[in-house]
Amino acid sequence: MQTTGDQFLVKKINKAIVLDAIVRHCPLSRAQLSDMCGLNKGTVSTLVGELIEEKLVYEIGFGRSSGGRKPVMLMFNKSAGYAIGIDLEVRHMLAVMTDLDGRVIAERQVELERHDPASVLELLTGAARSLIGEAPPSAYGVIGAGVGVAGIVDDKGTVLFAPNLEWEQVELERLLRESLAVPVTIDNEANAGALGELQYGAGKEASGIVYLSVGAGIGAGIVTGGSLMKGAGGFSGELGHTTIETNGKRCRCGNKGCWEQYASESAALELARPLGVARFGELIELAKQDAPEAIRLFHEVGESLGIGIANVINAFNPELVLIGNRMVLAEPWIRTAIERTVSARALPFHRRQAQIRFASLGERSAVMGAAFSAVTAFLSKDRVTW
Amino acid sequence: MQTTGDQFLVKKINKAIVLDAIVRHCPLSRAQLSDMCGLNKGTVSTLVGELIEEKLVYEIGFGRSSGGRKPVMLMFNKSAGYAIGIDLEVRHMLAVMTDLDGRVIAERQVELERHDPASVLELLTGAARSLIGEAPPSAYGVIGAGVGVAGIVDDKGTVLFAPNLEWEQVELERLLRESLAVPVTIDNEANAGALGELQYGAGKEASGIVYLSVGAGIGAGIVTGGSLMKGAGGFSGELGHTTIETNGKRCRCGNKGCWEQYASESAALELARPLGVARFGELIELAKQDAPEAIRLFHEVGESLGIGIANVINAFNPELVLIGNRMVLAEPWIRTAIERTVSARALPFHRRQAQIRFASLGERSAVMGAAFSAVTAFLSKDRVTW
DNA sequence: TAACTTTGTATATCCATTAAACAAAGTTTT
DNA sequence: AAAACTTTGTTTAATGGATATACAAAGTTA
Repeated sequence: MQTTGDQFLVKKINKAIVLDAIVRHCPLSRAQLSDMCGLNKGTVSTLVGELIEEKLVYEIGFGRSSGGRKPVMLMFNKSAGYAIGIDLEVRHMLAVMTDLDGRVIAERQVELERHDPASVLELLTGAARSLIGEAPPSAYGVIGAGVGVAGIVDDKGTVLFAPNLEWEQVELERLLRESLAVPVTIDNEANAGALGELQYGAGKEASGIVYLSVGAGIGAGIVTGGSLMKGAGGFSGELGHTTIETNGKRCRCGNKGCWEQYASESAALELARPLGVARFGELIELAKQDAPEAIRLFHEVGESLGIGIANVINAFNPELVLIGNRMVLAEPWIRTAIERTVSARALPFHRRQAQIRFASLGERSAVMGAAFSAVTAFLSKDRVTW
Repeated sequence: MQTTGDQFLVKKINKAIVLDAIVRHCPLSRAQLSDMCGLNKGTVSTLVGELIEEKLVYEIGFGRSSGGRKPVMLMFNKSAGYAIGIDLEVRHMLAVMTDLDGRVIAERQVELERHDPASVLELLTGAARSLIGEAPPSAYGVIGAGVGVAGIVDDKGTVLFAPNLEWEQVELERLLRESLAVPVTIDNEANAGALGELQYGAGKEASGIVYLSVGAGIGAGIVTGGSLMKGAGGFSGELGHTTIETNGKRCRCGNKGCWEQYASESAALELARPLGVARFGELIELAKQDAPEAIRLFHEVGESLGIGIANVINAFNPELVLIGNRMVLAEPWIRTAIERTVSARALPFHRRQAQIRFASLGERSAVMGAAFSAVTAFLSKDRVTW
């Protein structure tokens, strides 16, 4: 059954429009809002009144007059509550607490030694509780937690399948919601990263992006028109397990020639084995010291990344491709190889439209996106995001 | 500026819900509609009254009583108007006229010898006018035309880039609208095919599909939650120009190892050259006569198709992949090769979720989707599709 | 035949938006 | 400095949707 229209829906819609405008463009006066949103002045007054009542908006005093009565300027109360964001990776998890505007208030990093849901959940709730304990006093307290997981998540927040964590059918949303007693949103790690960069990072000016999470594997989050592209069965599947070499290297997924066999953190480490390097950080260090083997290695990885990025560009025709996750660290040594390869391989029309950039939030893309999801869920409660 | 809420919007929303329910499930009574849509009986009465006034709905008399007053059954007036659908391919175009429920009333096929926009446009308007001339008398006459083009189209109906037609920046929507004097919608051919199959064909039961248009090249249309996935710059780029063999065959796009070099109609013909076969139809004939070379050839093509389909499945995790366009004709000889390859290469989790089928509208997928777009545009005029 | 059901309409109420009037508090012009 | 104009934000009446309720019409069941 669809959402039918009535006066309450109308109010939800308009309130969401007004709040969104304030969040994005504050300080703003009621008169400006009326202009921007196309709503009657009286309507804006009423809605702003309620938002002030709800402590989501406050007045900061008069603005400059432009030939008439001084406007009363309104601000978004970004400290009305705080959000938890968690990025659950294979070897570690990163957790942050942000205000409603995405400023980081506190942060935790936890190493993961075991992967079974129970242990992970314990560490997860531990980190979250500890952050919650640090929340400053506020109108709403901690308004929710968002989690990004390297795996496939359904719309009810169940992790259907997370090969690297060896999880299947884990009802993460329910479990976390019950133990934290706050609303919880779960999403794929790449999707979370895409949201994070779009909202707070390198994609701020873009309307749509393809975010490539290049870590142990490769995942993708695609945002169009401000919202995540949700595919058929949960989407943001595994772009890393896309064949770029029909009879290429065997992948543990069973396929041959998977992209991530050539272009991921793991692929780089594989290439680095003859150098006696076992950790990605060391490889970066070597490159920083201009070690020619490391630099050559990154060129090779960059080229392979470029092949897959050209595929992404041809397939999706995006305006912006963002490379995120650990591979961001290798930017100086892979950037030109990527660009050269993409220019040689992508369709010229598509290539001209697409920019390729690196995630500006570094390792925080996903965690910020997860927190943002929590904020969005909170702000659109009893409000409709149109 | 966003759509703000007011009473008119509410009415639009509810009227669209009611009409949609009637279109989908008629015959229906007002009482059933009230139940199904979650709207008050009085509201439904008012809206149905207006829809009857507008000739989009009519009463067909009493239904069976279930212990009380007999219900008055309502029908969607699928003959209130007619839609034109056009599929603009490289060598020919197909044009149909359908009623509002997608039944084909008349059909035209036109060979294209020249590709310059002016000549094509002349043939196109000619075919459309001739079909319009055949429209039976009706309340609204011909309510619009939809076109599917093998190329990239922006949201204003301009063909940005159509390599096979050698078009760039052709304002097809404006030109056609002006010469036909009906509303015109333009979409990518693969998107149109996806819509057609989803609405009238093999995807009727699915909520989301990936439609692969395998003809001279390979394009994709992706539908989720009933609507087309619109990527950043127009989307439905060129999945066919996705690399599946890093150092594979040179493609005229400049890249190496493009999927469509191995898995399209053209790829099949390339393989068939030693056999002295120059047209796809002949190849099909040979296979029908059990010619072993033709059958072996199709196995090879099927395998290559499977590689790309496994990529699609891994990347999008769809519930249904539909193979459409000319390659449908080869179903008997490529089906098992495709399935074997996909099972070997796709991630098991994703593979289990995905069905692979062939388009059931055959060469009409795109043309039906184009007509459907016109119908949708007509029915949502002054109504909101929620 | 009486009691119950179901359908569809009519009516009063509610409520959100809008337009218009207006008060408050400025700036600009003369 | 006074008058005229501007801008802001509130108030008020009108508009038009949806809803709940009552009710009439037309059935079926006991």
